[in-house]
Amino acid sequence: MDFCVFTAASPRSDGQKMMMFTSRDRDIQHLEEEVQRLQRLLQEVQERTANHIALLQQQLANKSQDIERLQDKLQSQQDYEKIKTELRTLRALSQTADDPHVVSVSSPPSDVSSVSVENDHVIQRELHHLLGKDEPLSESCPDISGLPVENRRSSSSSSSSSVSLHMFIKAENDSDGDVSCAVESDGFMDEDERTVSDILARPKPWRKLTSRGREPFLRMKHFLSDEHSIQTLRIIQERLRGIVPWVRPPEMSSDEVIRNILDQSRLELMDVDSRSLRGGDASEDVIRNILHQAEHEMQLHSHVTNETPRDTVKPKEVDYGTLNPSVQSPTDFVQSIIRKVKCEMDEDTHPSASPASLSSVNRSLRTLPVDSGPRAQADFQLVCVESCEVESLTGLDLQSLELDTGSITQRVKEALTLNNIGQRVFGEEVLGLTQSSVSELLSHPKPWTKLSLKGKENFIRMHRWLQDPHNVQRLTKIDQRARLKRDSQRTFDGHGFCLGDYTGAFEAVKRPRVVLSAQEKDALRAAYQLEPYPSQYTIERLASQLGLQTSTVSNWFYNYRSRIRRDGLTEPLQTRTVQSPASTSPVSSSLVPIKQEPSDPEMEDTQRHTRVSVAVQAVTSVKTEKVEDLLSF
DNA sequence: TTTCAGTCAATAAA
DNA sequence: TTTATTGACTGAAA
Repeated sequence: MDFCVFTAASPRSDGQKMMMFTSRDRDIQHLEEEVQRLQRLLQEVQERTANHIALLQQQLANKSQDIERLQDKLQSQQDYEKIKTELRTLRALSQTADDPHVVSVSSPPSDVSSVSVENDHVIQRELHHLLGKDEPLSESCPDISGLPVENRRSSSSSSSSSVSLHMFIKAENDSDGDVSCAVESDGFMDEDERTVSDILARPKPWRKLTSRGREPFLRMKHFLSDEHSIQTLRIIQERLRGIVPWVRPPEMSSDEVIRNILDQSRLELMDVDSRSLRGGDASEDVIRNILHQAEHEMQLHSHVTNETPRDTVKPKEVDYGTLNPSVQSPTDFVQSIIRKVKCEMDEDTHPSASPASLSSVNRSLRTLPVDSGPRAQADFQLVCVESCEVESLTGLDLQSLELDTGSITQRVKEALTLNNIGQRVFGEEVLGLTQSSVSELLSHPKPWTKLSLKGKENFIRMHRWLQDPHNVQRLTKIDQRARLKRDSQRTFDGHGFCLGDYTGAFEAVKRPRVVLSAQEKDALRAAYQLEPYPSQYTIERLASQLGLQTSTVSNWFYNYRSRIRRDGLTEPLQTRTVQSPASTSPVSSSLVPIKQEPSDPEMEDTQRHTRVSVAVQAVTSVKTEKVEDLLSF
């Protein structure tokens, strides 16, 4: 009916309608085709993604397996390494007979006490074998030689290893005729075992000493008579503090160093999860670090010509693809891992570890759980790792290295300015530091001798960067990429999406930065002139008078002292706050570092007030009165 | 526990 | 936008 009406009302539109229908049919057909095409595309993408995920999972599983194998290998070798360490300790100790002071500085007591009883026999036999002394060690010692061999052994095994060790040392000493071999009734485990501090502070007369008690003095005598001993001791001490770079001792095999590296990688793995959360391929970072450091070790290995006999296990014809730890030495095994991992990874690996990755190594090591046992080992590893980093940075002997920090920063500044490279990019890519830190480094370079190992590392990086012929080219490229990224980000933000709304909420929660007014700074400077190292009381008074937090005041003093030292505005501040008996407040014995004042207390008191009033003249209005009042109490 | 070296983020200055 | 400054923090040493 409607149709009839329609047709009757518009007879000419039939054709048009038909055309419209046809056209729409075509559109629908096109759309259906498009939908089908998109569905196919989607399916392909899904398949590709699934394959990719499977591939990645497979790679991850492979790498996890590799790491597990490494861990198993380490586990199985723990005893072996321990015995080797003990052997080294014993060997060092055995040198006592000829050179006692060397032992006293190179073998920590903890090593001795840690020697296991079970290994004692083996170790001593091994030691005699190493020394070419096959005769029973107790022969020269009547107290022991009176016993049958079995008894001697059981006596040795049943006592603590330090006892048997000590007996051995005594026997060795006795053979030189220096010290009586007799085992006194008070025994080796001297009840009156004295500390170094005790011996030095309260030395007993020679005639009152037992032969055991005389031993430290004999060692000290040897120590003093050797012109190299103090130097040796100094180097060891500095090395323990991490001042002198750690250089692998000749008796440490590549296997042991590699074990350290692997231990470290294991620690890194513990850090993997947290880094995964921050984004990035954490497992790849771990592998890169293992590679970097293992390669470093391999280079060292290839350069070391005087390997110890223990390293006679030469890389044989090893199938590096098998990854079978049971048939390889640790060195070979790690090499095979490296080759395998290298094959799996893309060849885009940066030749040197980035500052960030190095920092992550340090971070992961520094965040180790505090544990009295492995703690020392972790510290040792940290020193090794840091030293290895520095070594790998320079390829030079750092012990004799001295860089001109002023010249380096000058050249870096020129290069950056000339090539329009920002401090930000330079800091992030070369030093692993922020722009502000770079600025500070470049504007106020410390002299090389006043830098810590960590501080030196920055200058070594800069030095190396200056030597790199492609340094500028690489940074310029990175800088351009960063600029492009920022520009595109800005464009994106400009199209309606703004992060500011979200970050603003966070900023509201953040504690505002304290900005000290000029008056407050003047007051603090005046206080500094009077008392560069203020007592807690003075800090509290200053804080309350100025309406600041005590932490702000003490931070200000730390920073001010530090920056004064840095800028060399004054002589180094050597005097510290001392409690003056005549005063209720602590008074510095040298109030103004620039000028040496008379030491007469009365004069000093008067002059202090004079100086304060002069100093606080710069401090205006109410603040002045407050500070003056404060400083003159 | 205090101090210091090194560092960062926020901010000021160029 | 880049660079310099500064208050605060961390880890290590004394």
